[in-house]
Amino acid sequence: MEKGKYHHGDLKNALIQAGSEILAKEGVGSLSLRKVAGRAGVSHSAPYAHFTDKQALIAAISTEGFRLLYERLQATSDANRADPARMLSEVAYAYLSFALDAPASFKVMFSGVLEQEKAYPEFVAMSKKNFLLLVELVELCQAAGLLKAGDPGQLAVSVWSLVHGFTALLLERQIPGTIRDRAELSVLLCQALNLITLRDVPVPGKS
Amino acid sequence: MEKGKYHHGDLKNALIQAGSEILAKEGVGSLSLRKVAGRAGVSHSAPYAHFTDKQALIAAISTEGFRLLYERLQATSDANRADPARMLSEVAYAYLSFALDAPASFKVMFSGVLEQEKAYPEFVAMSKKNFLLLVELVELCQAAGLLKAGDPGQLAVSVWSLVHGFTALLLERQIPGTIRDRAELSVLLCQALNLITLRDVPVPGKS
DNA sequence: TGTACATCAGTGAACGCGCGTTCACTGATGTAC
DNA sequence: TGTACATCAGTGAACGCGCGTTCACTGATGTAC
Repeated sequence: MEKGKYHHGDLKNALIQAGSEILAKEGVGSLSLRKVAGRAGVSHSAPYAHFTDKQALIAAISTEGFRLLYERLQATSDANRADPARMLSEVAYAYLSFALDAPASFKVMFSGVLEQEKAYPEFVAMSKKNFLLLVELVELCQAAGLLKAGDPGQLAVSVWSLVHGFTALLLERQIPGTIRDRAELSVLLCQALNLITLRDVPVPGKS
Repeated sequence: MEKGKYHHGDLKNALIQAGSEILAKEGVGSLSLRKVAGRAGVSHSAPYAHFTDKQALIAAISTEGFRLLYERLQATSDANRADPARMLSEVAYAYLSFALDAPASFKVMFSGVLEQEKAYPEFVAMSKKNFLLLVELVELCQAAGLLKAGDPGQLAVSVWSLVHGFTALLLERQIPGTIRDRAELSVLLCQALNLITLRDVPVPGKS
């Protein structure tokens, strides 16, 4: 961990961290093995002691992205257990916020940069974990009469599609009209959510 | 147009076409200026007579993608003028089909490959044209009592988010569970649509 | 109709670059005795 | 405690590659007279 050491101690995680930082500061186009190694302060061939190739490193960086997303969604969902309607809108807003805060990470996770994701079990597991959180959320909303009855998994796909689509289109600047700030955004997101809920949902982002 | 000519005649369009073919056959990762030129049968510097740089060529290829998408959506929407419910589901399915038929084109259009899209007025115009078609569709559905009243532009954003999100997640293989064929897919899409419509919509893809 | 010439749309060599990956190596660490 | 040695996690030179872009050039075309 200390500087100046020949052996790094935790290079694997340092590389994942460095990758996320490069994404945040320079974008997806700059995510190369050599830059990641450089940012972690090691030679450009050092990563091969921990990852078989570039794809494996990208898989790890994406997995970390899903882990961070899960943390956010989980925290948001836990904080709103008492009120399913608020829980739904806040979790949706947390998803959107994650994408706005770390757009390049979001793109790596969802824009096919990782090619053979099925080959990386940890990636699959972490992405599934997020989906299961959503399914659980949907079940709670169903029990509260906020979402109509039916297969929760299937309903979760629909809810996710709505929120993900809104987020993706927004990131790609495909949504027409001017959006001044996040408050306005949360209203728009809310209006979309209200299309699929049986009762209106509170505008998120107050806390 | 004929082979063997020193002057190509319509190289600009040939390059756009070649670009789309490369996307179809080799994917986004293989879309380079040199490959596009090669496929069009000209030297790698010939494109510079027609495009200022690689981004401009990508802008043109993306614009062509939006034109093709528009053609599909327009044809589908025209063919179902009589029945707004069918029109909605068929247009949504046409959108999904476009993405499945030309996934790499879809990705170029929607995954931030083009960086300064505002700098390409034709791209912006063609993408707007698609959105306006959707707004018109929403208005028809509202008039038919299929969608609730309200600002059609805003409602269009929500509908688009739902369909786009479903499509994007599907392309990224993020939707859990096995989907055997397109028939099954159209049912899933339909169930998502039924969440936001006031009456159920027919399963698309029969014609 | 024939010729001179400007214009245009190509060619192909060359540039510098950053990339992923390999490989022989070496410095640091920990364990056996 | 001290030494020998295996193991591990790094280094840095080298590889070949494809890329975007520039530039001096040249072949083809069309127009003026």
